[in-house]
Amino acid sequence: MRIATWNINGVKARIEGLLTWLRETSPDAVCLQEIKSVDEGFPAAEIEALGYSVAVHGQKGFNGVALLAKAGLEDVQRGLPGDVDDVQSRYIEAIIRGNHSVVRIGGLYLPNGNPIGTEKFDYKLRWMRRLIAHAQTRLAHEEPFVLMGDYNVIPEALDAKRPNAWLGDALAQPESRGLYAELTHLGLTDAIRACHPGGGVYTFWDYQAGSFQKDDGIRIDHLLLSPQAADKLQTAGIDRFTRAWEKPSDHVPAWVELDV
DNA sequence: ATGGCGCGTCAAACGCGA
Repeated sequence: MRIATWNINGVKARIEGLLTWLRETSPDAVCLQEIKSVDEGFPAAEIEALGYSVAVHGQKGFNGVALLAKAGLEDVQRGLPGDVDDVQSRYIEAIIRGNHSVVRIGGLYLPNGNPIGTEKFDYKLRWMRRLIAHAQTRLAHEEPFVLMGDYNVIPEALDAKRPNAWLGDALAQPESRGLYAELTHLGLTDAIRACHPGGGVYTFWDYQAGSFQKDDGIRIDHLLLSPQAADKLQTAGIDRFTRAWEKPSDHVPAWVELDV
């Protein structure tokens, strides 16, 4: 089973590319981030026509996440627990069925946090602490669980072409990296790292300054696997080719293959 | 060396992203 995550940067602006990618790579389940759409504006019909069930957690103008799955979505939950006053749509979760077991998938759009030293950075750190608490409750179930999305964290220097250029950025702050490490240290496996330990694998290239042409990228989209999911890990990768398309997202899909 | 974009909102710039 192939499970993918993609920050689409506006689902309505990107619908043709999304449909092409779904047809070409045929993922079993997908989490989309930054759909920038309310629920009613999400182009569900075109995606359902390809055989997917759709669950949306949208918001006007910004943010927004969605799940797509061929085998259906059960027990859909919207929003990250831990703060009833948080109105930003950044988390959605559901259960999907594999051939011989079920998998819970959580899709997230973690706050960017720039500029540092502001309320935006504080919000990022608070959100990460809530994510850690939620991951702990999910890991206690000892079931296959994939926690994926745009984490907006560059975990280590090898995850950037020019690591020093990001040292003042919220994506590479010691607090951001420390909380990401705290999350993985709960027992989650970074699937892309596990399959490509040498680095140089990026998921984001800025629209500006010819970043993609220079391969001036960073790896900030991650798929973290519970031990029960990691046991089933076959391979993981990046669909870099989508970044060369017309009107691309600035992120590319990342995916895992699990024998479930 | 430097700077170089794009989406949604809303109908001109602006907020936001990374």
